[in-house]
Amino acid sequence: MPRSGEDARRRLQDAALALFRERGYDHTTTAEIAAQAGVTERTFFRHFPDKREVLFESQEKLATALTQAIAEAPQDLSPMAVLQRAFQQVAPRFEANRSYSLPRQELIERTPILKERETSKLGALSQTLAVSLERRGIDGFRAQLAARSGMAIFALVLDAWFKDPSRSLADYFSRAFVELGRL
Amino acid sequence: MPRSGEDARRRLQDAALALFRERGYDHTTTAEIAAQAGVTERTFFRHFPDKREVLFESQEKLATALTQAIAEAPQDLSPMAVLQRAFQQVAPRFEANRSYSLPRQELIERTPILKERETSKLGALSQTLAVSLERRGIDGFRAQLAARSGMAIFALVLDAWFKDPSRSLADYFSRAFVELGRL
DNA sequence: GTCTATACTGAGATAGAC
DNA sequence: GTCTATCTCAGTATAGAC
Repeated sequence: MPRSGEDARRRLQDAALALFRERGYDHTTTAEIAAQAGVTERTFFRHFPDKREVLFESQEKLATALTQAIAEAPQDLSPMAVLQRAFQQVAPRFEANRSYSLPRQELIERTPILKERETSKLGALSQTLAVSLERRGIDGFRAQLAARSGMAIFALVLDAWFKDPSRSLADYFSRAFVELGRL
Repeated sequence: MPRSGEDARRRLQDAALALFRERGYDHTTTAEIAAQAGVTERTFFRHFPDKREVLFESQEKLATALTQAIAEAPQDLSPMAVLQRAFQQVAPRFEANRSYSLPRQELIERTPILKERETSKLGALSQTLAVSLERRGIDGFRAQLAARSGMAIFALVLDAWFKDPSRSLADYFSRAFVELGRL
């Protein structure tokens, strides 16, 4: 059994998703997850501050990628155009990982306490986006408004794409931004 | 000690807010809240499914009011105009209760786990608004998009108004909807 | 790695309103 | 009598302290 922290971390994440899907989130104990991953319960809490967090590492990476994409966008783009560009840039992450992200999303949708954590993470993410937009010289209120509306689109588009992947994410994003302009 | 459930419920809510503000959310136990309200801990959990929920009854009422306002709006209004109208109609609730809602909001802002619950409640609320808009014949995707962007404005405006109440909520709402149009 | 506080649950008994 | 709010008791799991 390797003692590399990263390895144990991934085993914990895999075990958690598998067990949650099998028995449901609240009928799975952290002890069971740890056992299946070959570590002690204490190790679970060393890697993740609470039981839910084991499913949300991908969102941290997403935040980093989006922040970078916004910082690198051409200066003459409008706030919404910057966001649209950033979203398009991270879209491949989802399309490449549908076999992981879809079951994960299904689990989250049917588990209120996980849904709550996800919504909260998306809220924090929109806060991060707002800060990134402000760094480009956009005034605070507009940055917040753009970031929050942008995240609304982001969540909505992913949701639609999970349900019907026959259209590409890029396509969904384009249409959604056009729709928002019309409203 | 009266047996009316409503009375105990209100005592629990009052005790909870008072104690949370005094000692902080996580240094207050459900047993202490129950004791201060003159009931047992078990009774706390009969009224509220978890410790956080004791602070969120007002949001349920808000959802009802908004739903009704949307249903009653004139048929020729655009989705965003319907939302703007509904928000303006519920604004007085906040302005009349600033002495309650401001300390509550401050507590929520400085307590991550409460912030998480609030964000999640607002997400659920936007879902409710989307359904209300669909009932007016607006197509699903546009209804969702309008509802989420609308909630973004709602949260952002309330936040700004809590920080600076020198302008009216009506004023904040008008300006925010105009700003969104420009983005 | 061990120990403990506390959030939360379940089941059965009691008390008051009707 | 029914119904509902509450209490009592016993327990489990998470998370944090040591």
